[in-house]
Amino acid sequence: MTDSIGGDANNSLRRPYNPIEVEQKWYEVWESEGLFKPDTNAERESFSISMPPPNLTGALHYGHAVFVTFSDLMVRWKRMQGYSTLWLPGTDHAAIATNAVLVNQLAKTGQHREDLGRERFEEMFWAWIRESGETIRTQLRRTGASCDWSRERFTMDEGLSNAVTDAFVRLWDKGLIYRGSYLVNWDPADQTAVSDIEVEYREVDGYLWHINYRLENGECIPVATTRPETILGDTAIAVHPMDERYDHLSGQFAIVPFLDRKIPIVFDEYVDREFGSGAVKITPGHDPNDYEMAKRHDLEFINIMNPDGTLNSNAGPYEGVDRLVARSRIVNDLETMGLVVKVEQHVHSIGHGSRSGAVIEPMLSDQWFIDTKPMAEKAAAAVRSGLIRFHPPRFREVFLRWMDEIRDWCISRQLWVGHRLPVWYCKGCNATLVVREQLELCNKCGAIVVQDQDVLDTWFSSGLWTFSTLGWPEDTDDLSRFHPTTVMETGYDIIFFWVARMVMLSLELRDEVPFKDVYLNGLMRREDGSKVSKSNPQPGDDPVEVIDTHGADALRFMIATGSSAGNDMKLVWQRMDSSRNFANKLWNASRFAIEAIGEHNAKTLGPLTPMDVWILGRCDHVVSEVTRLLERFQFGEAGRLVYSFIRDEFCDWYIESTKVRLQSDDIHAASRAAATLNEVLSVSLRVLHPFMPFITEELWSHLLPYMPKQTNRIIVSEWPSSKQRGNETIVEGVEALIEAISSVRAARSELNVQAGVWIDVLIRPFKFESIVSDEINVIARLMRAKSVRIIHKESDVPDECVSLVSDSFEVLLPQASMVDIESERLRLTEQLSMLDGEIDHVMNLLSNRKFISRAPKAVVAKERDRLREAQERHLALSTRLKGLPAE
RNA sequence: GGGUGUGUAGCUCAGUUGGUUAGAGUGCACGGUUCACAUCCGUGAGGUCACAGGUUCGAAUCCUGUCACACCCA
Repeated sequence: MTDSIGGDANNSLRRPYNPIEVEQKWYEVWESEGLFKPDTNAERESFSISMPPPNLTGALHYGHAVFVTFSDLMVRWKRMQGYSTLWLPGTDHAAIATNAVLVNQLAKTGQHREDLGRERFEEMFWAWIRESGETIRTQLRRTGASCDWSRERFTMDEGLSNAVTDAFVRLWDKGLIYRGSYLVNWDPADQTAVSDIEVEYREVDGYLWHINYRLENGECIPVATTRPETILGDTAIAVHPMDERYDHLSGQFAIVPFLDRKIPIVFDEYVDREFGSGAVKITPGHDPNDYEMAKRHDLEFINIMNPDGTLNSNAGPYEGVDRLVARSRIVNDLETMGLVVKVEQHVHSIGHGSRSGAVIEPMLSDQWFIDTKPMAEKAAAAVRSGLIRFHPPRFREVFLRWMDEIRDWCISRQLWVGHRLPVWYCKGCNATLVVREQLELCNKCGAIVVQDQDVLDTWFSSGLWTFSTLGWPEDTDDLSRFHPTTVMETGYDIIFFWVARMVMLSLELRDEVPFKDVYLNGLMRREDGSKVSKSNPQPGDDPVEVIDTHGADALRFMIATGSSAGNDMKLVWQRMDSSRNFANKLWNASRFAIEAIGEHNAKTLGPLTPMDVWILGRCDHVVSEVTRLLERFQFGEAGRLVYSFIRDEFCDWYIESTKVRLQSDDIHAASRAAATLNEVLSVSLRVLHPFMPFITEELWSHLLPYMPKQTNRIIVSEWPSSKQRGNETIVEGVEALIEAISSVRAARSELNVQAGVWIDVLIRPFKFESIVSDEINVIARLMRAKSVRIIHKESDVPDECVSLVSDSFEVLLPQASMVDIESERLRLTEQLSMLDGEIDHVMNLLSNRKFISRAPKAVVAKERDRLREAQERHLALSTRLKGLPAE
């Protein structure tokens, strides 16, 4: 046993495969040799992917390995196909999330952001960005991402910030951005407005309180509410106009408890007469439905809340109390006052901040919005006309439905990190100035201006990502070469947040789609099914831990082959082990092959044996199938195909078969076997490379001396194409042989023939006789037979033997010592009854006129063949049964 | 309330134009120090493809309904 080849310690193939050294080494080589950079030779068609920029909120988890796996798979494949391939990496400042990280850091030392001031807070932000960025870049390198780091971008670097400003001004000039006081989703924890889609609704157990409101005329009217604290902001009571119970209240006023404010009774068809008492309190400042109703009835809007969620001076006696604390105190106080009519358990849906988890409060606030309707129409049209295709296609409908029901996008955030709005207010003439440059003086009256304090929603800047990263708004070469990008690869969970916004903004600002195909991957879950997320990190989420123990190749292969498009997957360790074992298997098979190739210096394919023709034909078939599957975004199927080819055909059968020739005295035969090994290994490594980049590059380097025409790095080698070397008869014949050998092995196992016992075998071929005779030594070895003889006549069949009948051969094991007549009789009888079943089944089918007339001819012919073959086998087996000695 | 997805071997999952006897990995059983590999090799057991109807010569696959679970939107 040798642990190395070629006698060169630096060129050794140690076992077992150790991914850590190999992976680290090759990433550095690829990067330093500039192999991730696109070849911008003008002749070449381009292929580009924008990396979904990870949030700089610390570290990646192994869920992020999913986008790396699929993006890198496409990128490496296309690069090998000769495209000018760009995978542009970058990171995202994720304002709300990084803000929360920093606020938490400060909180540990008992500080608030106000203690630092905006400027020092921003310094802290940049320090964090550098640190987190480094962590994430390292993690991406460890997963093997072949992205062009020389083009790396960050959403807040200078160029992208300019793009944000430019986009804002353009949209403003087009009248697509407006500012106003509206009811927005307020996150009291982060103290900022958030957009509609950043609110997650969850069912929460609560109560429905029925509370009596006094009327001026002394009557009482009960109303139901789940949020009693909003009583303080009530500006009306509403009833349905057709509700006879309340007809007489027209023109009446109710009195708000605690505050003694007089509020009108209004009549509105929106009120549900069946709910509660049929009368509802109206709080326009803190409820979206009430807000709409208040506009119809011209009611007062009262804001009772501070930005931090405590109640303000409009709340009278409850000023300064947090709204959730105020709720229970108000309920207590109302009970004391005898105003609580009844309390019911009530499950209702409450909005929570998707980042903070805090209960979101609808609140009146001055914010900036994008008028999304016109943009959404264009986006939907682009998808409907097929300019953008979704994979899997069902997400197309999800996308369109959202576009059709789109609501305006609140883009301002009250944070200290992020892009400041390019908006200035003049202290002199009160003008609102929206301009690209930094202003100090009003360009209308010359007075001092102040910039708007708000920053933009991070998704606004990431919405520009596909083109801002390529230099927009400048007219750069990269932009014209690589935009629209070819594919967008990301998780289905951000189809609205990101994919939709990119489509809208690209169409609006560039008048072209941002990408042509969208591949949406499922999410990675922990083994227990829980979602891996940054907001709920758990030990073991780090992809580097997985990579350290199993290798990035194994992780990637598990991801690529372990699920199907758009479906979630779990990180199951057994599957990780299996992928690691596959890498090890390939490693060892390659060690064997490369050693043989080196020994015989096998470079050119010689005259081929049937086994050679078979494996080359299978290899060619796999190449064309894998290519076809990749073109259809069927990555998992493609990976599984490569796996089964390498493992079940190349390793289990072809390599085993070559041992006969390699160990024989015929140096020409050995050399020809080695040459075929060389060819098949070379192709296998290349089709596997996009899935397992590291190990294939390492093995390629060892095979390189024997491949005079190949590039020295597999990453830039040529994607193989099918050479159609399979001869149909030979491929079929070898497959029949494999089946026959398997049946002998099964019989040996069934008959408890020890592995060390070499048996005698007779083969009576119905067809493929020349293949049998060409491969007779291989057959003998794989059957563990000391002799294999071809016979033709029934009279050559020994009296006592085990008979194994397939469509192509009868294999006879005459070694009387291992044959138990009775068990053989039983075995043959069982097989015959199974065949009877099959023959019945097929005969039924073939006697069905409708089948004959309606099924495709090929299917009918296939069934006829099947019947004939089954009958032949039946004949052979029953002959054998009759020939057995009587009891 | 509306929508989407999932339900296939003990477990984790494949199965894209409907076509032999439904596959893989893992686990399990049995046998192996076969000169690439014990991260291995050989053999085997294990499934009414959630359920009920329908279309079809033929359904895991298409249609309808039911149940369970997950997610999205309101």
